[in-house]
Amino acid sequence: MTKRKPVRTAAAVPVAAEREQRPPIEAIRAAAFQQFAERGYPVVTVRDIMKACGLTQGALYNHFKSKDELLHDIIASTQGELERICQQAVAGAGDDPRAKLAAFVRVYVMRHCRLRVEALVANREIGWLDAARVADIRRSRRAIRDVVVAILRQGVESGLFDPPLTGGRQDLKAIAMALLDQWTHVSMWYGPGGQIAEEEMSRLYADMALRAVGARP
Amino acid sequence: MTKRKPVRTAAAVPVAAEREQRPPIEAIRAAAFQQFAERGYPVVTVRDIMKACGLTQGALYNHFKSKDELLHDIIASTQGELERICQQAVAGAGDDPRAKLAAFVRVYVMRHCRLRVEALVANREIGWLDAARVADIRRSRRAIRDVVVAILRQGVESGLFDPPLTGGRQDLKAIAMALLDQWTHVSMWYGPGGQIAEEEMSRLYADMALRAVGARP
DNA sequence: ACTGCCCCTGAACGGTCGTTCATTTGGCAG
DNA sequence: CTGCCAAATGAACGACCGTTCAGGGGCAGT
Repeated sequence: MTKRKPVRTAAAVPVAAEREQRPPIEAIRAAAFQQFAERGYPVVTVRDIMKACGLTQGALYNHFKSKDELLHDIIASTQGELERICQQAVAGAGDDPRAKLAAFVRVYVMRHCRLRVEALVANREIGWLDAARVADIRRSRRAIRDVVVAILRQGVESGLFDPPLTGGRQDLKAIAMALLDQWTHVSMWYGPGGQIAEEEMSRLYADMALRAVGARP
Repeated sequence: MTKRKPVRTAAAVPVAAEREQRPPIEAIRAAAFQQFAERGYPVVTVRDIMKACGLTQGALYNHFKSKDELLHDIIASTQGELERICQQAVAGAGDDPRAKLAAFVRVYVMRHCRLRVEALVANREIGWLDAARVADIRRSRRAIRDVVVAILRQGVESGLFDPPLTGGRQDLKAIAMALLDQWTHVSMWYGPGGQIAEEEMSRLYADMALRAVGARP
């Protein structure tokens, strides 16, 4: 076989009602999100994206400099928003590190359930960006991880958390990474058709996190 | 720019000593693992893989029917081996569900640290396989998940585990998924250059898991 | 020395890719 | 009704893709 095999059958048919309501640049962003999430950046062609919003290939370049810039645009906006709401959730949760952690998990997991598609793209497709752009995204991720580390540290210092030891000492960074992996990848298997609602999902994850770090009741 | 931008600079230079010691089919497998892990299946070309082991494009088809089959071959062997050692670890851990869970986590995390590259490819690149092949892999994953679910169920029924509730009842499948996500994705950020040894890593994760499911001490 | 077989080579094929660009379109200010 | 310009078109370009295939050693068995 010499023809390139489509990973899934085809691009979605453009929905006329959707096409005409919002400005084309928004339609492009939405279509790109959908397609990148479903089939992955490298195999989604510019032609696919534009067909999905009822335009032709060339029109992309009236709005974005390149396919690369389009990807960075949608990832960066998602990531920036995530960082913002995480910090906001912690700031508005009082002083108790248990409440802070619970608030963080609630917001983080809820978002990764509700905006499954966006989360999926932002977490899976960074690698295709060039070095400068990828560094930008990774900085934001580190910032989010450090928020978790700060909560853990406060919990340990106040005696409210008693996390497991690693080689005789506490490695809060590793624990934060392990927890974040867990929360992030809900977006890989959670489906709106699933049995569990988003609220219950985020409560389950918050429960597990508080137990994992040995929070006092 | 009309030239396709390489995601990372180039294929590795073939190491002569490595090339001549093992049969070519093994060299191809190894090179494919490395390249798929570093740059991703769709952007790694057949020419890249073969150049990395000192051959030319056409020689691939003396050993594999297609690029697809090559990917499935290396993923399936990794996945099969994982399923095997997981079941073996549980079988050899006695009757206590706490010991079973600990043994499972130890083997699973250790493998994902030690064979980072293989785990990365097996977990990230399945989507490129055709439907029949991907179903095969997913079956194996479900089997592994069900091993975890069975351990949890035994723990609950014997009163040794007290996992968090979800909407009033226990959703052991969701808990198993959450834990497996955590263990699987060590391979995404654990580096041999890291401060933590593999053994301590797997102990940390086992600790967190036992706490998360509310294991009695 | 010859045959048959396995493996490799490298040109070639049909296709798709991201991007460019001359041209056309369509809506609105004057 | 006219002129204008941002936005869309679709053919074209050069590059590279996975795969095929005719040809060419090298080596085992006879």
